[in-house]
Amino acid sequence: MQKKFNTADLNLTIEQWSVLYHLWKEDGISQQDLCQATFRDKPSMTRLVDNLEKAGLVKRSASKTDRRKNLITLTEKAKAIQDTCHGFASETVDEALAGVRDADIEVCKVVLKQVYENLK
Amino acid sequence: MQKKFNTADLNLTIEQWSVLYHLWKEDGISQQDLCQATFRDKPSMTRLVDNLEKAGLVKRSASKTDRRKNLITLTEKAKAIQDTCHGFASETVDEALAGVRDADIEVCKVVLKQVYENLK
DNA sequence: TTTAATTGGTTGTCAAAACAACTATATGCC
DNA sequence: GGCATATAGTTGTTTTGACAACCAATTAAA
Repeated sequence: MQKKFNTADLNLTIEQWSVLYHLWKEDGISQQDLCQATFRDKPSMTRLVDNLEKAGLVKRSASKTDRRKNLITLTEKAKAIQDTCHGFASETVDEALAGVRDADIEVCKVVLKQVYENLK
Repeated sequence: MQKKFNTADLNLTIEQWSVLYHLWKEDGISQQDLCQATFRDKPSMTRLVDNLEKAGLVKRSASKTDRRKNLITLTEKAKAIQDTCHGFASETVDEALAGVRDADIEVCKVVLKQVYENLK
């Protein structure tokens, strides 16, 4: 997927995409929310948002109800690349799972979820 | 596993461990060999070996048959922690796979291998 | 209500990954 | 032998992750 991004001159890292992915589902959420959604700690999110902001893809704005919070909102530039990115994502999934039986994918998901729980 | 290393004051990263892991199997191999074994590129290995050398766990020495090559050899310090590390590794695997059926683990491995091949 | 604990976010440091550019040695070919 | 190419390793830059320490705002408790 990173290679697809690079080839298309999207100038977007997978990590940045993973943040945009959640904002495309729900815009204007806090950094903390994004931490939970993407399984990252707060410092990592601060820097990811820093870089996304530098790239002109998101904007930070203070929450009116809780002055500690930054609400992260998508710019037009970010909205413009949503469909392209979604396309690359589903292409990649298709390529990755070619020739794998659905039932086996399900088993795999269950196993990995269990491992995640076991180590949490 | 990283947490186990930290708790035991081993001062070892998982990445460094992954290099030692292969050296414990076969000592005195080149950085290139380690690249292949650990799926890393050359610059990553240069720095991993740098840090392992700083930590007094490996030593670089010039190959006599090919002056381009560094042969990486384990120090006594590294040999001394082999059993401890192996213990932590198998403990971690046991914890991770608790309650997962063997057959499902096998399916999972096959699926992931296929995905790896598909994306290679 | 004033202090204590929690939550949201930032900064600093170190280790690592990806990628490009580079040097030095080896090897293949004419 | 001499040149092109391949191989082994290093250095530089950028982005990220883990962790500790910190500040500010909010909430809970005495």
